[in-house]
Amino acid sequence: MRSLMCGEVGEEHVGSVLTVCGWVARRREHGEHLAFLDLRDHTGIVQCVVDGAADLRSEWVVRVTGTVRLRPEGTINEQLATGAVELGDCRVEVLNTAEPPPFPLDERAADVDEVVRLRHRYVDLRRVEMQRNLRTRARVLGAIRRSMDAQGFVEVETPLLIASTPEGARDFVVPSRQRPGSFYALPQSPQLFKQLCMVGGVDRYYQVARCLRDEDLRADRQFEFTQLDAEMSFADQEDVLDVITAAVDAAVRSVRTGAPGGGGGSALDGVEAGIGEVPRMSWREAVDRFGSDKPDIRFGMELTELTDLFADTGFNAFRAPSVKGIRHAGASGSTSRSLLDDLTETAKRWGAKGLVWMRVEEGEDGGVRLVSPVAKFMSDAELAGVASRLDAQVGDVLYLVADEWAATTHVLGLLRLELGRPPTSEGGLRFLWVVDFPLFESIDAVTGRPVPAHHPFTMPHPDDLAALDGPSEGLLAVRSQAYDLVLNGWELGSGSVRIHRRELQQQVLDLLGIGPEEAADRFGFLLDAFRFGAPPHAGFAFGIDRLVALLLGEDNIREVIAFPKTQSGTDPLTGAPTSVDPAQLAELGLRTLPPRG
RNA sequence: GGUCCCGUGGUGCAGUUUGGAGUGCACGCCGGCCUGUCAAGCCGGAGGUCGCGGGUUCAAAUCCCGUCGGGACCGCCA
Repeated sequence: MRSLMCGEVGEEHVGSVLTVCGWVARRREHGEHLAFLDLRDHTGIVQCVVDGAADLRSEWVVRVTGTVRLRPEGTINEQLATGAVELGDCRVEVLNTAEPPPFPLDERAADVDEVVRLRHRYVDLRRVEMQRNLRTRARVLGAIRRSMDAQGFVEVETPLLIASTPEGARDFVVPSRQRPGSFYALPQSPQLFKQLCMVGGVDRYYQVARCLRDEDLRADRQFEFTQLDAEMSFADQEDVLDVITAAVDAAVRSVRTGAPGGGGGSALDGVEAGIGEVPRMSWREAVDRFGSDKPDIRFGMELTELTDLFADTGFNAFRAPSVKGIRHAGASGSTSRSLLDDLTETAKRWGAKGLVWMRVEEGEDGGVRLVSPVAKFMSDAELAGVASRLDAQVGDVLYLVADEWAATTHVLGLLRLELGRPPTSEGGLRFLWVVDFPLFESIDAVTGRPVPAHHPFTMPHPDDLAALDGPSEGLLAVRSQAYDLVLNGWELGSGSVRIHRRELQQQVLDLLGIGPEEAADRFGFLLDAFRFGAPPHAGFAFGIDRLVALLLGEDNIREVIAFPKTQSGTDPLTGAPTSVDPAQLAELGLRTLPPRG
């Protein structure tokens, strides 16, 4: 039907009679003697010249046969990859007509209401950016699969209809027709199945797995998302980090060396070949310095420790377990009083008791002077200490928070991002392994039991095993062999070494207050499996959507998903979710309640 | 569960602060002209439930209340 793709027509074809197919991107008609037609397919655009009137409209589907020729002098289009040539003496066959597109398909589409794009996603996907994103995603997936294959992993598919377990995120639930009143759950991840694969001697498992979680959506979260899920036997944390680093490296390289028209975004600036050695940081250090367990290390503005300066302060609000500050360099001129008030309100919404701001001005002695509503409550020594620790320069704004360590770091971490975070497409790719996560996140105030930070099968750090037998105050200090991969402040994925011996597993479950009966009820099949020779194993999973989005400089994963849902979980294209026929419900033994409220 | 922002011909916007006739801009669309354009150009035209509902007012796109849709975020996401 066609002899070449539109974007492939070049000077080497001059003189050949070629046939191309595609959509009418634009037409420029000059009366009944001459018309130009820009024909588009996913490879690009080629100009076709018709010696006569061309009765065509935008987005009509046509087949054009013509003779490739060099464009006349002065009419070469440098903007176009095929701009040196054109298809002349064209014969145009209309394969299909089309209504005018509901929004412009050129670069102006970036400004169009996303709902309009999603409602007509099939048109949106014709755009060069969406084609680039889809094809980059496919190339990343291919590179990851090849890397995992080469490292001896075998792809195993696991079920989509599984048993619901109460841990973690809210499950999507599927009613059973054959057993009315019973339900399947869609997997939040293949976690338990991949561990069963380890018991089953698969040795090295991976899967490009769809995962589903019924939680509120965000720019980096959809109900359904795609993960590279992996698990390996007879392996420790180092082995997993090596394997995953290699897979991500392959993904990054595949984008950098991609085909024309499918290249990456400016996020790849500064990445020479691959991702190189990925730095590591302990969870404690990450939270302490950046106020986040997924620090964006593309920029500084680190949290500075000030607690000891205020140990004996007369400023009661600052007599707190943790006082920290950040410095917004040179921002005083662009930071109005009303903005400071807004930031204070925002900080309170984030959970701060308050936010202290200080403008750095020139002092009488030539040094700096901190100007703040609360400066009068602080001693000269305290103010001097703050200025010194934060390296305050005239024109800066300082922000201080005093609270429990977790609250102080949380609020300042969010404020740091709010004030200093570069755009998604700038600052290069800054990967980071965050290691030594705590085993327990907190102690439940009601039950007195520790709450797991990862999941109950996470192996404690070998050096901290003794503390498991100690008092509950010491439990929060127990580290786990869990690790996260972070890229530019996005959590790409996480993993852990798993507990493979029953005694330790039982001890952890006991600590969590999960008795043998409850354990058997919730994941007895896994504990049973561990009775039959479970090898030591460890694994990881990371989000493909997020990785591809960041590689392309997109700040929203919807841009790298062909048919995503809106933030409220609807699909403007199909109308999902919809009601179903009452007969369908009856067959499933279901009846809906009247709407709440 | 919560905070903030947005909603005006097919698309993007201005108009809303300070109420006064659906007023304006660009693109697109329809028709005409046009033999080297490339976001072609020129001329003409059509196209509106100012998201929806209620209230205040002589008068509401504009002010107030509610609601729907969308987005960003907090909580949530072991």
